[in-house]
Order: sequence, then C-alpha cells, then structure tokens
Amino acid sequence: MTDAKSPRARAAEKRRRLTTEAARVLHRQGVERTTLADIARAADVPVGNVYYYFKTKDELVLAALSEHGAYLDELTVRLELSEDPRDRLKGLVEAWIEQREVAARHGCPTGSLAVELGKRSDGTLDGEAGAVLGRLLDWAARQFRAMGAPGPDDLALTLVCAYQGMSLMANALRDPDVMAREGRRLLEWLDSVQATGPTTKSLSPRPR
Amino acid sequence: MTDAKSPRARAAEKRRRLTTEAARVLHRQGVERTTLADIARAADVPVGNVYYYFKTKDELVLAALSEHGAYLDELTVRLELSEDPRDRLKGLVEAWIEQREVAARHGCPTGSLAVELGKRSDGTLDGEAGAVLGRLLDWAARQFRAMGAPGPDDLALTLVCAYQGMSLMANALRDPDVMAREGRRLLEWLDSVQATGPTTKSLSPRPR
DNA sequence: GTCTATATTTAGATAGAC
DNA sequence: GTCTATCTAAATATAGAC
Repeated sequence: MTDAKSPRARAAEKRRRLTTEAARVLHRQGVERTTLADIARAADVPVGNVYYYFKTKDELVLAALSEHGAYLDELTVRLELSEDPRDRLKGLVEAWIEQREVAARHGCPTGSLAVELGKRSDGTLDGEAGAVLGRLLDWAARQFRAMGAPGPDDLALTLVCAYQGMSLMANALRDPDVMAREGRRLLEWLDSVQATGPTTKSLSPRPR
Repeated sequence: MTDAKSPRARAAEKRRRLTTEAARVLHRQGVERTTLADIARAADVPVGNVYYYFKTKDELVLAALSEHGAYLDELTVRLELSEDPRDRLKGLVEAWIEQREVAARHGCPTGSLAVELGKRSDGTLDGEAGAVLGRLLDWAARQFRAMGAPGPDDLALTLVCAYQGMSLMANALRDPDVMAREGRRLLEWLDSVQATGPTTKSLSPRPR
C-alpha cells in the first residue's frame, strides 16, 4: 500500500541496518571498544542520527544481542526439519564447525557478549546474554529428551559448554582447527549417546 | 643487608601490590571498564604515581596476565607432588570445582582476558593470553602422554576447552553449580581414559 | 525525520613541585 | 622517589537548525 520509498519504510530500513551492523561490529570489536561512530559508519548513518533510533548505546547492544538470538532461533527451526533429534544435534555441531573461521577470529558472538556484560558492576543488561544461551540450552535438552537419553539437561549443558569452550580456545589460539577437532569429537560423542543412556557411564552424569 | 624499610624494598613492595591488585580488579571488571584510578585505589597508591612503576595501562594488563600465569604454574607444580599423572589431572579439575564461586562471578581470569584482548583491532597484547592457555595445554598433554593415552594433545585440548566452556557458562548463567556438574563429569571422564585408549571411541579423537 | 555542531564527562598520560 | 595538578583526546549524548 505504501509507496516504494515511503518515509516509514526508509526509517524502518535504517533501523534494520543499524541493528545488523551493530551485531557485526560488536562481535568483531567488543562492546567497550566499539563507538557509536563505528556502528553509524558501518550502517552508513550519520552519528547524531543514531539517537533517533536508539536512545542509548546499551539499546544498540541489546538489539545486537536479539539479532544473534534470532539467528540462533532461525538455525534451530531449520534443524527441526530433520525428524531424528540426534540428527538435529549433529546438524548444530556441523554448523559450528562450518563457522570455524569466524569463531577463530572473533569467538562466539553471544559468548563474547556474556563475558563483557558480566564485567559490569552496575546491573546493566545483566543476564541478557545468559538468557540467549539459556534458550539454546533448552532447545538442546528437548532434543536429548526426545532421544530418550537420561539426564537431558546435563547432556545439553555439556554440549553448550563444549561449544563455548572450543570457540574461546579457537579464538585465543587463533586456530580454526580447534573447532574442527573438538567438533569431530562432539559428533562422535552424540553418536555414542544411547536412548538407555550413553555407552559408558563416563560421558553422562548420573541421573539424580 | 638493607634496612627494614629501605626505599628499594618499599618500591618493590608497591610494584608487587600494584601487580596483585591489577590482577584482581581486571578479573572482576575487565580491561576496558577498569581505570588506572581503580587499580591505584585498590593498591593504595596515588594515581599519578602508578606511571612511575608502569609506563602504560597495557603494561599493567601484561603484569596481571603474568600473575595469573604464575598462579597456574604454582598450581601445576603442586599437583606434580602426585606420582600418578591421572591424579594430577583430577587434582586440576578439583581445583576448578573449588573455585566455582569465583568462576560464576567473574569467569576464568585468563579466558576473560583472552576474549577482551582478542577484540582489539591493533595488535596490542595479541596472543598473550593464548600463550598462557597454551602452557596449560602443554602441561595437560604431558600428563596424558605419561598415562600412555593415545592422542594426548587432543585430550588436553578437550580438557582445557571444557574448563573454559564451563567457566563461561557458569558466569553467563551466574550459577556455580554449572562448575560442579561439569567438573564431576570431567572427573568421571578422566577415570575412563585408558592407557590403551579411552573405554569408548567416542571420547577421544582417533589417533592420526 | 535528518543531520550538524557542540556540550559534558571521563580517562590516559605528563609536567614539574617537593 | 613521591605526588598534585593538569593537559589532551575521545566518546556519549543533546540542542536545535533544516
């Protein structure tokens, strides 16, 4: 109904651009080392204009976090095309391995944000990154539960911890191969998890 | 030979205090959110005076990193009192579990630093945190090798990744229990690693 | 709605008195 | 060696013209 370039549409598009670029730049440079000018430049929007769309820098950070969360939701929804929950989980790990170059350069977007936001002494944006990781944790637990695996919550925790750990280490060592090696191990581990419990007691925590 | 409070001794002591407090405060607040004033106050040294001991803020960051590295060296040396390399590794994991409250509040000191320093676009202090983690990786690999376990380097990588992952997640979720649950799993996993290889193929990567 | 100019604040770093 | 006072730079945020 609105014309091709109505003011509303153009404004919405700018907001969109600012959000996407905020997600990208904050991932690369971190929250504290990124200035509003950096994001504005990347989104091709004048600095002062940013405040028309986002009242504070933190609102941009939150928008970036939502963006990463949305990407994750999109990915998990796509994985649900598989019938087998084990294949879904393996697809998740394969996606991580594919992202190995980015992970080695900048780490996991959400994990990095969690570290940075955790350092704040004021409560600002406290737990926001944790909430996104919590959603991933829940999704993984649902898959393990669907598999009939015992202790699905603990299995999910192990999986997501492994991802955060390999991302951090790949980034710290600047070595994408860390993602490949640990990713392969996770795939084999997923194969070993049985409906009646994993093949060895060592891999899954005791059901309580 | 020098008197109880010689200028030299007092100066050395101040430098010491600045280093320890830098390590503590940077762990709590992160590099970017910590001002020199914060560290100076914690060490009970006037702000301007800091520059007599450290020419730049980065020199303080490096000193803090060395401090964390020294703590790690100290720990591994103490663990070597055990004859059995498996017990040494289990002792390491137990130490991680004991630190669960601190980990939940501020994450792993070295891991956090690695994340923050990795966000710098200039090459400043690039790879410094990775080097400390590399030392831990080497030590763990030596223990696995002494056990006669196949693929000791990969096993070490898995162990350190697990630690970084559980620290990050415990911090993100503000939940020390993450450290306890994952720590228990790691202890059981270490028990399952055999001299001829782990009990199942799923836990250790194929020897190449 | 868009953008420029600028106010405000804060932090890293230095000069120089003691 | 120690410390105060201050310079300089940069970044968030705002005021107000268009």
